[in-house]
Amino acid sequence: MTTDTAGSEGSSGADPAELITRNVAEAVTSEEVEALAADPAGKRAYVGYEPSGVLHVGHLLTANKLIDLQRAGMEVVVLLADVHAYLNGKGSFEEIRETAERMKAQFLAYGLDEENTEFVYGSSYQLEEDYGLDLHALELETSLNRAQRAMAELQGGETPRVSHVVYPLMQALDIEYLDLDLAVGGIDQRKVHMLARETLPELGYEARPCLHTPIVADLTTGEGKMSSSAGVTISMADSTEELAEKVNSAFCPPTRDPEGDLENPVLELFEYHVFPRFAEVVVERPEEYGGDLEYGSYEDLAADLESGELHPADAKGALAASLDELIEPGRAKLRELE
RNA sequence: CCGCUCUUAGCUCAGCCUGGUAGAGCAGUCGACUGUAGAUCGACUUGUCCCCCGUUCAAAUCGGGGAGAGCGGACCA
Repeated sequence: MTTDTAGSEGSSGADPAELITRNVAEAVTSEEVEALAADPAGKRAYVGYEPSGVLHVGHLLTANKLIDLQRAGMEVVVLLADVHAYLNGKGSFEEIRETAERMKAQFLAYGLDEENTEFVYGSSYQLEEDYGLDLHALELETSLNRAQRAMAELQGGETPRVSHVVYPLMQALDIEYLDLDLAVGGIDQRKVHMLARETLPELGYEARPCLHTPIVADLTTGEGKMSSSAGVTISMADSTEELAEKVNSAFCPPTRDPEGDLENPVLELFEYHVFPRFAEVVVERPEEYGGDLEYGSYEDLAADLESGELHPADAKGALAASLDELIEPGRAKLRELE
């Protein structure tokens, strides 16, 4: 069905600089990131995650980038942001820690290299005096308006709390306290990272470069960002059947660039999730329609979809199978943890 | 502490004044049509009306109590 490349080479991935910058929505700044890419060995990059019991494609997209960075020789730090989760009303520290451990196990199952990944709990340093005082200094440097623009989106109807504006300030400080060379996040983290780059120097620290991954569009509509709610997103908890059903019902016009602001989520999943992990994708196709097809790159597949050579229904079958293979280890781990 | 407002379908809300066990839009589900999805037609589903007590033949609606949420309460004008 698909050929795993995670261990060895990788079709387009031998070059570290290419690994670091591929499939990225934005590098801030590209000069700084290029400088890093020129000598990636031992450099530290991170993504912060609010603990979640089940990983979904959103998590996996940044995880793919972390895997890229590891293969390029960098050290990876995964922040299990328990204090952030607490600030976001996600429960007691005990509950949060439990979901964080599940999250960690899933990341490892997904393919992060255990040797080169440092999992850090936010609470292990964010409650120290130095951190607290620096946080207050940052609060002093930051207008309420600015912090509000950087804060995470509120859950429907929720009213903003002071905790919500402290949240992004802590994200900024984390970049310093985790001793990083690079901050990674979805493009939705852009404002936070910009805040960090602007304010860290005010405290006498160095601004770090950032890499922002794209965000996959909503599966069923192709609009905006895919919702992370269960039942809508694709997650480690999906069975093979659920996966097939979700992918089959996905919006998929035979083009890379649908009308208006719409995206083609099926192609996006191939581009950001499948091809980065597999050297080849085999599309099984009934003889009636011409028999199986093989693709070694996203470009080839997308081109065939646009030309009509590859029918969306067949593409979906291959996508579901590939995603299933990617998710299987995490799914097994979840079952084991039950 | 005081005052005002809000609480009805998954979501946004209407209905309350002038009691008769509930509606719209969106979402969702299912068919038709396309070898996917969408679009387009066609059909359909959904509710402790925040809780308790009371008035009444009858309460989402009236009265009392309670809970949750939001906003406001210097000065100036």
